[in-house]
Amino acid sequence: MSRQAPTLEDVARVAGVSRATVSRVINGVRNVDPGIQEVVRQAIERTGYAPNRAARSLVTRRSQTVALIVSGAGDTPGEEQNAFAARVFADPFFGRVVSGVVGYLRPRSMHPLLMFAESAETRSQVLADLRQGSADGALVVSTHADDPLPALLADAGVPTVLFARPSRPVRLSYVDLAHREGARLAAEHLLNRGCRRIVTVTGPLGVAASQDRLAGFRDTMARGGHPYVPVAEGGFTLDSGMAAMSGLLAEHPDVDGVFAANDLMAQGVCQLLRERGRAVPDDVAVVGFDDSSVAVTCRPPLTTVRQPVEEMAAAMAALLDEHVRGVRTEPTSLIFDPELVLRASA
Amino acid sequence: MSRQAPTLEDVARVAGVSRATVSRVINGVRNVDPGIQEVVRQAIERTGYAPNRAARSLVTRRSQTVALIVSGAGDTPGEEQNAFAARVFADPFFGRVVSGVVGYLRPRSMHPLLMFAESAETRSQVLADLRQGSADGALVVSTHADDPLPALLADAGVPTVLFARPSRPVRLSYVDLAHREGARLAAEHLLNRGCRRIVTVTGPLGVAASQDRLAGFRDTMARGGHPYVPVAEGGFTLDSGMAAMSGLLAEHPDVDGVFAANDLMAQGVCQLLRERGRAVPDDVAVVGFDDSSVAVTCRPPLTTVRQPVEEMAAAMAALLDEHVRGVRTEPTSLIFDPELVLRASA
DNA sequence: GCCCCGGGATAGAGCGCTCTCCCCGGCCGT
DNA sequence: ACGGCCGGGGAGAGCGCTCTATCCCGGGGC
Repeated sequence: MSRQAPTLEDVARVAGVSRATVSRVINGVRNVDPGIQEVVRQAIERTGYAPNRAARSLVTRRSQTVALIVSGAGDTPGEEQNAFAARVFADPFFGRVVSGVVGYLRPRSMHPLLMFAESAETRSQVLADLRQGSADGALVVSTHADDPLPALLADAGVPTVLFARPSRPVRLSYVDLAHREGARLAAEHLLNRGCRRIVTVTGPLGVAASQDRLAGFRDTMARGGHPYVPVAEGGFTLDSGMAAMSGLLAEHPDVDGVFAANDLMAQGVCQLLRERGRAVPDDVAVVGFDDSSVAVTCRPPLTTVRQPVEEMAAAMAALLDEHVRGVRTEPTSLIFDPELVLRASA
Repeated sequence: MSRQAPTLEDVARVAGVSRATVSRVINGVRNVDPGIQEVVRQAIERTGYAPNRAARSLVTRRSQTVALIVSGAGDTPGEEQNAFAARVFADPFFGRVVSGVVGYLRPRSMHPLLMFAESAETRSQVLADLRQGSADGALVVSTHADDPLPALLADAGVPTVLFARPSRPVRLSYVDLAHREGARLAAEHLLNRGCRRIVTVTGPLGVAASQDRLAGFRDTMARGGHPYVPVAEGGFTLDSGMAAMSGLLAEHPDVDGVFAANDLMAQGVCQLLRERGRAVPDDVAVVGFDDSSVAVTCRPPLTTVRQPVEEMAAAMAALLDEHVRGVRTEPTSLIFDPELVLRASA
C-alpha cells in the first residue's frame, strides 16, 4: 500500500507511551487510564494505524479466518478443476450457505476462505493449507456421500463442522435438518389434499439425507394407509428429476401426487409432466424440498419443505467458533426443524 | 491442531543443517547441494513439517490471499446483511466468476477471501481489512453502477482489478466484454432469421454494460434498416424481464423478435410470452445474453450471447497477481470477445 | 513512620520465518 | 604458488505484534 505502514511503535511514540499500552488499548484488555486511552486513540487516528494481521496471527496463533470448503468425491475425473466450482455454485443452495456463514462471521470481523476439494490432490492441498494455519478451522459442505475429507480433517485435528451428518461416522460436529420430519410434512400435505396415487423421486441413495427423506415419507404414507410407494432415484439435478419422473409415469400413468427430494428435481418433474400433458397441480400435485430460489421461479411455484439453510450455516460457523476458542470440545450436532411452504404446485 | 507443530528449527536439527538451508530448500532458492537437499526433504517428511503462514507473511509482506469482493451500492437499506450475499449468489454468474478465479489461484496455492460490501459500514470494514494485510489485493465485482468502492480502493493504494469497466473512471485495471459486439451478434441473428418487429429489454441503464449492449443493438438494427427499436428497461432479474416484456407487448402486439440484455430477463420474457399465448420461437424469437446456466434450463433453451466469464475472471486474477508482484504497474484493461450460442429460442 | 499492597505502566522476550551478510574451501588464472 | 572468485553453507538480525514479568508509586494499615 503506501510506502511504509505505521506500526505499534510509531503510535506509541506519538502518544508518548509504550507499545504495550497501545496494544492494550486496541485489544481492550486490562485497566488503562481513561486519559491515556484517549491520547492513544488520537495517536492511532493521526497515524492512520492499522494492526498488522500477520504479526498478530504469529503470536496469537489465530488467523481470524475460517475455511469454507466445498468438497466432492472426485467422481468426475476428467472434469476441469474449475468446472466443479461452477457446478457447485449453480445450485442456489450454496449461495444460502455462504450467506449464513458470512452473516455470523462478519460482525466478528472474520472472513471465509473459499476452498474446493474434489480430488485426492486438491484434498491434500487443502489439508496442507489448513496445517499451515491459513485458517483456524473448516466448514465443510460435501456434495457426495463417502467424502473422505471429514475423516482426514478429524485425523489432522483441524477444528471442523460439517453441513449434514456424514454417511460414515466421524468424531466431528455437524448441523443438519430433521429430514424425516420434512418428508412427513410433504406426505401429510399430499394425503390431506386427497391424492391417492403418490410416487416419490429420491435423491442419490448413498446420501444419508436422501435415505432419511425417503424413510420419513414412507413411514407417514404407511401410517396413512399407503403401504407401497413407487420410488425412483434421482441425482438432485433437473435432468435426473425429469428422467426419474418419466420412468414413474410410464409405470403409473394414473399418478396424482409426487414428492421430489429437492426443488431442482421437482422442477424437472413439473416440466416432464407438462410435456406429457399433465397439469400441475390439477392433474398431479408436486411437492419439492429445500425452498430454494427455483421454488419461486418455477412455473407453477413450488409447494416445498423449507430448509432453514442460512440459520443452519450460521449455526455451523458459531459452532466452529466455539471449537476454535476451546469453549466447546466435544463434537456436537444441531438439528433444525423444517417447515412446509405452500405455493401453487400442491 | 496437534500439541506443538514442528518449526524450521526442528527440521534443521533433524537434518543437521541450519535453518537457512532448510528455508532455501523449501523455497527452491539459490543452489543447494543435491545431497543435502535430499536429506532436508527427508527431515521434512519425518517431522511432518508445514511452514507457518503467519510467520512467512510477516516477513514477506504477502498473504498469498486475494479478496474477492462483491460490492453493491447499498440501495436496499432495510435489507439484512446476509440477504445481499444470498441474492448475489442466486445469480449463476457469480458462481462462474468464483470458478474462474479459483482456477487461476489454486495452482499457485492461493485462495480467495470472500467479502461483501453493500453499505458504507461494510465498505470501510473491507477497507480496514485490506489495510491490515488480510489480502494482497482485491478482485471487485460490482452489482451496481456508482459503486464507491473502486475509488476508495484506488485511493488506499490497494492493488485492485475490477470486473467490468466502472461507470465513473478510476485508475484501476479491469476486464470486460465487448458488449456492443455481443449485441451486434444478437441483432444480426434476429435480422437474419427474418424478424421484422424487434424490441429489446435492457439492463439498468445506469450500468455501462447495459448502455453498451443497447447502443450496439441499436447501431446494428439501424444499419439493417430498422431506425427505431422499442425499448424497455429491466433490472437483470426474471421479474423485471416479465414486467418489461408485458409493457412492450401491450404497445407492440405484433412483435416477432426480442433481445434481452441477460438470460434471466430472457427467461422472464419467455414466461410472459407463453402466458400471453405466444409461442417461442415460432411466434416470437428470443435472444438472451451471458449463456448462464438458466439459458440451458429455460424452456425453450435460450439462444444467447456467450460471455466467457470464467476466462475473464481468471484473467482478472492473473492481472491482479501481476500488479501485486509489481510486474505490471500501469492500470490495464482486457476486453474479451463474445460468441453467439444457438439453441431453441431463436 | 515503615511496610506492604496493588493499580497502572514498561521492558523485553519471543512467535517462526526470510534474507542479508559473512565465512569457508576448492578451483582457476597468472 | 598465491590471490581472487565463486559455489555452498551458517549466523543472526529483524518483521510487528502479544504477554509475562517487573517496576514504580501513592495510599492504607499498624
